[in-house]
Amino acid sequence: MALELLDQPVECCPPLQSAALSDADARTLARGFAALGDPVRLRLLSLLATSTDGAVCVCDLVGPAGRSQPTVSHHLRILREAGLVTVEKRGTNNWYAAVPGALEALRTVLGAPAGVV
Amino acid sequence: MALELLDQPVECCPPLQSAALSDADARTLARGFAALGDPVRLRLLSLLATSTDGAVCVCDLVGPAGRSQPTVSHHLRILREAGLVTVEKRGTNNWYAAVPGALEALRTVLGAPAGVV
DNA sequence: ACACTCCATCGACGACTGTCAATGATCGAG
DNA sequence: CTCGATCATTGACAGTCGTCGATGGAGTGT
Repeated sequence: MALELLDQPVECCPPLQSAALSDADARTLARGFAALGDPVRLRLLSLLATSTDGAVCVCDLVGPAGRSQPTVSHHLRILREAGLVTVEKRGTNNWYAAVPGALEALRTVLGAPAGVV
Repeated sequence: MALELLDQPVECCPPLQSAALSDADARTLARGFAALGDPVRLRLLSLLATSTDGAVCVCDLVGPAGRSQPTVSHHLRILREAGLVTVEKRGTNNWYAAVPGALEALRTVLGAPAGVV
């Protein structure tokens, strides 16, 4: 496993158009984008982001994801390690929620927020 | 190879928070984000986006990328097939340029552009 | 015609990824 | 305490990815 369990959310780096990326920044950002580079994980993140109360338990994700429970758990782990989601234990269930700041950070890297040169 | 050479840029899909992703949308978006999920490709894209005249020839990318010429060519191909960059032949050289619209499309998926509900 | 530069493709190899069945750990209910 | 439910972890396997050396094709200059 190449993952060293860094829980820092992706909120490190300058926008892509402003300057050449450092090696460290490129690696951190790549991990974030790689976490989005799978259809199942995008679906999971979409389910979390669109949930009314902001959090969904795993048992309600397995069905829509169309994958086995261990596979869903695996994808959630990757999203968690990329800082894109958080987990909270409530009794027997684990409730996952999207981290808005992390998505916004990645969005910032992809371009200027508005009319910046 | 799982790539079927679709040259359509990534400009297909609704923002992540607005609705659950369809399977097709998730696959297309995942390909776009996966193209960003590698440090070398992020670096290449950064070099293209920060170039003054908007385009860079491959010979000027190999050095900063820190990889062999075939490897750089391979990564540029992936970026091209994801619709994130374009290539133009000028004499012996191939000049690559970032596609601003593609980056903006992915940025839109990551969140509402402004004051959208 | 010839040599040289630039770049894409091929072939190969190790490493990583996505997937599932099986197992283990934790918690609530009875 | 025991049973059942929820979820993470393990082990295994096929497939994909990142990388490089070698090769090939196209264009330029002499």
